[in-house]
Amino acid sequence: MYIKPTESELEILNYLWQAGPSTVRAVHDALSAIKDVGYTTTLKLMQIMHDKGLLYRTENGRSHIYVALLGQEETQQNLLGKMVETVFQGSAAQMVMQALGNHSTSKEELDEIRELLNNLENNRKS
Amino acid sequence: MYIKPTESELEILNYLWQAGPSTVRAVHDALSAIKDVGYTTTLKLMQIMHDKGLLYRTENGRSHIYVALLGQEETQQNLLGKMVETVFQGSAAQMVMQALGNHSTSKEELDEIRELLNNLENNRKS
DNA sequence: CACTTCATACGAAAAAAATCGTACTCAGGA
DNA sequence: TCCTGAGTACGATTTTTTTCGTATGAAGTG
Repeated sequence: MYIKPTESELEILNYLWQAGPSTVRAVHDALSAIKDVGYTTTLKLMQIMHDKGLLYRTENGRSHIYVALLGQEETQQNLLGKMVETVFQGSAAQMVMQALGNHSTSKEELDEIRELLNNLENNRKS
Repeated sequence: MYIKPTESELEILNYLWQAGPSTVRAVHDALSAIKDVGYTTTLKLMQIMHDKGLLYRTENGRSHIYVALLGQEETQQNLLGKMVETVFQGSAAQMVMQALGNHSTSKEELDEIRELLNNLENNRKS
């Protein structure tokens, strides 16, 4: 059974996905730049995530180095799937159209999406 | 400032959006079909939502009729925007591609999306 | 009129998340 | 050796969300 990370956990995961294996200090410094939070709060959260099996950690002298055990894409997929179900009644297309219609997306990105559409449709035919 | 509905609140909103103005009883019957929950729980939630200004209600004999005050699209937009930010680092295109890549979408839906893409790109040119 | 049914109100408990204070340890200077 | 800085551990509190028990009242029915 998949474990849904909480909001705070997701912030930590995002950092770890981007930065790779990191100490609590590094994670905390990054988080506290955008959010008012104490060091021990971050520490505790990461300990909890470790207990839950969301993070792996290894000793490094007196401190620990943490690594995300959930893949970014896998997690995105899970969260997205849940949102499609609960917010868009299962229609991914509905969601896609809302996303495209209301966010600014560059021509390059639109082209990329068009390409993906073509591939999907080709696969469907064969 | 926008109020993010909780998971449970969203379930209730979904029903109200779909069914229109409803009693607690109606909402509860629908929810309890998919979820094990007591009547007073649903009642309390809807009272809280009323306090928060998420629902409007009007007397109808001994009971109340509730109406969602948040629009469905507006709410979808908010939740989607939040997800794009927190899960996809602000890239709607990234999200769209994950959504299309991993959910089964019908040819009709794909065509609809393609159409939307064309419109977006045309608007961009002009 | 008494009784059952079906509403609401509301306090409070339980569960889940987030936050932080304090204690303790170890390493490295002064 | 003694202090200081930087780290972990962990209990406890606070906040948010969910859940439900109990009280109360109004209809309707026999």
